Amino acid sequence: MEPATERIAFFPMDVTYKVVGEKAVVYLFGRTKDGNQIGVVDKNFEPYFYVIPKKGIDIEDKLMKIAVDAPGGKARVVRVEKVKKHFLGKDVEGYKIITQLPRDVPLIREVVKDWDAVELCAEYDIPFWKRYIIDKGIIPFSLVTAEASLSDEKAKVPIFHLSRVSSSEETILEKPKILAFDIETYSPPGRDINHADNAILLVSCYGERLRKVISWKKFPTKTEGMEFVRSEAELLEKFISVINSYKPDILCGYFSDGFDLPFIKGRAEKLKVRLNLGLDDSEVTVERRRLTTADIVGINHVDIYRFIKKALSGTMETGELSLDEVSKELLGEKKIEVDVEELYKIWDSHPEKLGPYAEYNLHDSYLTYKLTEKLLPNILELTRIVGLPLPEMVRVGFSQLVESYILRRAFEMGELAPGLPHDNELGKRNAETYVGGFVHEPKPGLFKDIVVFDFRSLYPSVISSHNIDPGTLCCPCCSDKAPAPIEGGKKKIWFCSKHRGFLPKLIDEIISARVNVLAMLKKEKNPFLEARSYSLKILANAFYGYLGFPMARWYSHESAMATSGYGRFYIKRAISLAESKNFPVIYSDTDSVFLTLSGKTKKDALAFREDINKDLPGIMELEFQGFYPRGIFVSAKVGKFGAKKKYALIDENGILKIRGFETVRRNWSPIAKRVQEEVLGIILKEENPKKAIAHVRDVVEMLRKHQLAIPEVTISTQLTKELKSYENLGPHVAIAERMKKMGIIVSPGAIIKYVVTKGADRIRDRAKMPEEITPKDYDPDYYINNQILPAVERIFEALGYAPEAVLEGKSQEKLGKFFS
DNA sequence: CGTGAACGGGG
DNA sequence: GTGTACGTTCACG
Repeated sequence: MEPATERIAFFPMDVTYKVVGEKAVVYLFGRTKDGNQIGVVDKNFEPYFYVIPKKGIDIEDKLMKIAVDAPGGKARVVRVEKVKKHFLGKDVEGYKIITQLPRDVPLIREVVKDWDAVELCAEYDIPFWKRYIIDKGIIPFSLVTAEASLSDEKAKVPIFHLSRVSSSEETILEKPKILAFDIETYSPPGRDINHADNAILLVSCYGERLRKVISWKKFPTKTEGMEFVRSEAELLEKFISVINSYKPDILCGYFSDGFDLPFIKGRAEKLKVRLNLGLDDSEVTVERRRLTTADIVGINHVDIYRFIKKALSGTMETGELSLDEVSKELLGEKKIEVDVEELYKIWDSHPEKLGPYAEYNLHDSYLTYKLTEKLLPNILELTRIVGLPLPEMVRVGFSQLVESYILRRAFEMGELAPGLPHDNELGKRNAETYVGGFVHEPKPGLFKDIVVFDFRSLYPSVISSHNIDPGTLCCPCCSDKAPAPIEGGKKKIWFCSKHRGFLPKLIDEIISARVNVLAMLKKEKNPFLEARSYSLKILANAFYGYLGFPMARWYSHESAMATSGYGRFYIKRAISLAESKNFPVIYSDTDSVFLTLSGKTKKDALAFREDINKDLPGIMELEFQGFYPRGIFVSAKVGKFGAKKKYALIDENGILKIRGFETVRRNWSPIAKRVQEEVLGIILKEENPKKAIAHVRDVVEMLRKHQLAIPEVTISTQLTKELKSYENLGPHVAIAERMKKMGIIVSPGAIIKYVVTKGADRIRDRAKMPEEITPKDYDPDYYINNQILPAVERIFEALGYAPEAVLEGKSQEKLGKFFS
């Protein structure tokens, strides 16, 4: 009986493939317009790549005869089709080589690439699932109408066999079902939080209409959705069934690629529980590359921390991207305060006190849910533009976002994609450097009435207005053109004036799409439109970095060099114009100018901006970024690339904007970090450097009198490898060795805490565990010279308070002079 | 100036 | 798996 074909409108969310018999079969999972989860199978998509022979040579017969030995059968060419394409500004003719299996593509290309008659092989290195969604025009979360018939294939969801994709639309699934989750684990100190030794104690889930906390020990609690089970294995099974019955489109966690999901997977393996969350009944797959990832077939696992780090960390005030800090800034809510380091003890000895931990666990899921919900427009709009599935889109770098966009447009426009660089090519690219953005180093000091302007789309507008592209580079038809302004460039570089480059075309499209979105936004305020505008902006801005990124397919050293060259040209012109109008420029980096009013008004500054914009070509524009009553600029250490951004500003609402001071991390003592923040606050909010110095002096005094608590002076450093393999024995290594001798287990990953005590020996001999000392034991001199002073000295130096002697040697006498 | 070690998020 | 992939910063030699 022939199954009835029907039209199905659905939102595809995940694509994968399996080799069944002799064929690759593509699976799409998604949700129908009516809200049901389904799978759609396409058995009719064939793997292929392109071969371009040298002009006029026919190699069709030779291609058809290729047979390469491979495990499971020979790799053969199924069919060859003649094609006409474009490649880096040229029209080319060649062949589309269709193979039996995806794995045959690289095998056959390996044979063909060395033939004398072959000019070029292309698109042999595009993953099969990506090839499928590009060729079919399928965008994750965008509505697709397909003709398909219900199959009898067994899975958690009905599986349809697809006969054709008939259309794809702009409509996106704006309200996917989101489920957030979080785990609490048994984590004694002295070892890494690892799933080999430590159990999951609690797991929570939070959805629009779901609250669930599961524990395998009982305790009194009023936590909503609390459920007790008898064992950790049961906890995992319950977790699986919660997800199976909730049927989320998006399963999100905070750092869940790096922690929660791999941990759950590790425990499931140990406890012999099948973590079969996949809609095809497959288990969660954890891949341990440099960065761990966890994926579920048919469900979008989104580590929202990754997205925040990638897309928002640049614009956020907080330097720390912990769930607590991020929630405070984006949601105005914070984590529940419990001492999570004590959890393992309470679990062992006082389970009746676990109630607050259950609340804490659920609240973390709640915050993760809220963050994901809030950022959903940004995630979906970026996905809509670049066409990558959510989990992928969230974790890849900007270069991959750009490349995904370019690949889709290349397919539509008949452009062949250059291959990924191989070994020696990559080495060559890595060695190619060029001058980056122009930096006008700040004169250290405190400044008033700072106005900041920037070229928001400096690089995209440069690429567009100068037609910068690997295919327009040094064309023979325009060799008499004025060269691009490249400082120290050995050879003359120019770009074609007659033919529009492929990448500038794409940039123009993105810019004009954004202009349209901004026009729509003027009529109606809408978070999705705002997110689309932002996505288009960051995508356009990423093209320049992409051109200079060694792994990029459209890598072009000359194009990247020319782009930054024109950028320097325009920013320098803006700086000299500002100076000629008597606005002292105190700092500039790449696309921004910080100037001071020096007696003039904000209106004058805005008028100056108009003057600049009158002289800029095309779409280039200088924008007003902000006004800051006060700001401090600190000289950065002489690094490899000169001065780095290190400044703090305060806006008219009294909000601090601190940049470049986040070097004080967990391997510094809390007191150093605190003093640095307080000093910046006093200087900028109260404009009172003397008070800031007095504050430092107070802290120094407290240190000398041993009035600070041990946690304030505790330094935490992670043990990253086996003790034996350390060549340089830092203080944390010395402590770890002593812990080992005392019978405490220490393993790689452990956070070692120590306090530096008095004595004349090396620091590592004076490092003690916090538990074995009292406040009178710590060494005030160490904390003054190696912690407090380095954290604040450049701030005071900027204010003219640090005498030369303090920076030279940090001996006690010289210090004494400085602080009294 | 190049290299190795550490951090980040999570408990 | 149509295999390759963190990005940055600091101390040290």
